[in-house]
Amino acid sequence: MGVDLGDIISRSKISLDEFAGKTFAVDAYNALYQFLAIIRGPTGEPLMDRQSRVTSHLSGLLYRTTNLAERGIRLVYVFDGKPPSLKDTEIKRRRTIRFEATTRYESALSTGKFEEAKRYAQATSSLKDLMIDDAHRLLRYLGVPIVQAPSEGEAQAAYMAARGDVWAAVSQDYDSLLFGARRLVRNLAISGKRKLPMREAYVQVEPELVDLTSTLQTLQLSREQLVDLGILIGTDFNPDGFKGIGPKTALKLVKEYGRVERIAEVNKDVVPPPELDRIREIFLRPAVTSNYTLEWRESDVESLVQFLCGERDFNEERVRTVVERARTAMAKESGKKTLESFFGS
DNA sequence: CTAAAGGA
DNA sequence: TCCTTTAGG
Repeated sequence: MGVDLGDIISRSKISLDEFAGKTFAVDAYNALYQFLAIIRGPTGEPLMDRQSRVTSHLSGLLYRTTNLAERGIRLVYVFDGKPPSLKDTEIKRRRTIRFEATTRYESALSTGKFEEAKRYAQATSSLKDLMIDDAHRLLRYLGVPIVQAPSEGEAQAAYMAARGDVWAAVSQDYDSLLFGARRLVRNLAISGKRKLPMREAYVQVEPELVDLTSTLQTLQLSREQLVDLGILIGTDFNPDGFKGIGPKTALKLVKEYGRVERIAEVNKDVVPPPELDRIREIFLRPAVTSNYTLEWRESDVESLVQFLCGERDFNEERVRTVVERARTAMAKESGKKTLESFFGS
């Protein structure tokens, strides 16, 4: 689930307008999982075409990408490669959670408890190969660039944000900061009031910006210390963190003692795991590639329509409308005649 | 998640 | 017109 830094770092609410003209590297798996979890029908089933192929992720990807493009926001999607072997435990843990959620979902469904079913259904999401292929195709037809990460997509996106090839990394997880992203943007979507499922509560979902330099400045930490802080709380590579240590305590300990080894000398509950240095390496010297080009092309509207409408049962008028709106808005924003000149170089 | 329909 | 609910695939 990523490292739980939410309570100790400062986030600033930002209007989408301030992002106009900027480029963002999106952690694609993070986004696709969210679409898969949230875009569901009344009984908790994801959206599907006539052949029962899931389409929730395509719906989310299409609307979000075109909506943001319409506001002058350029996205590049970064896909995961092979996860580090240290992530195996976490991957197994997630599989167990999905399995249990699936069981509960099915039993709630069979007893007619649809509201309960829907709640469990959200946790059953798993990204299949076809979904990844479909997401690739959708983005290709839209003319949106894709970067294939050698390992963690979040690390690659952070690297791109660290180099300044993009303005910020986009993810719901704070790990991007540990990976060195200069800026992290969360909730990059069309803002508005959203009602929480099963509650009478509404929340204002607005994009949030986290700046790495000012975060470190405020906390009075180095990035190495931020990584150790994350390891104390728990990361995907040591999911349990340390017994009895949450964000607040971890921050205090890191500020006082500097690094995990020194904390361990004083606190018996802190036993440095043997793979401590390997975890640090994942964040501080992640496997990334500089072999990518960020080139936005004119959308291939006919291929897109053939794919989404011909193969996946989307409504043709809707698809043409959202894509066309995005194209004209961007051409207008650039003050130039074509999308190509807007996106080019 | 958004877009579109439905109610106040 | 604004806000809430439902459909979409």
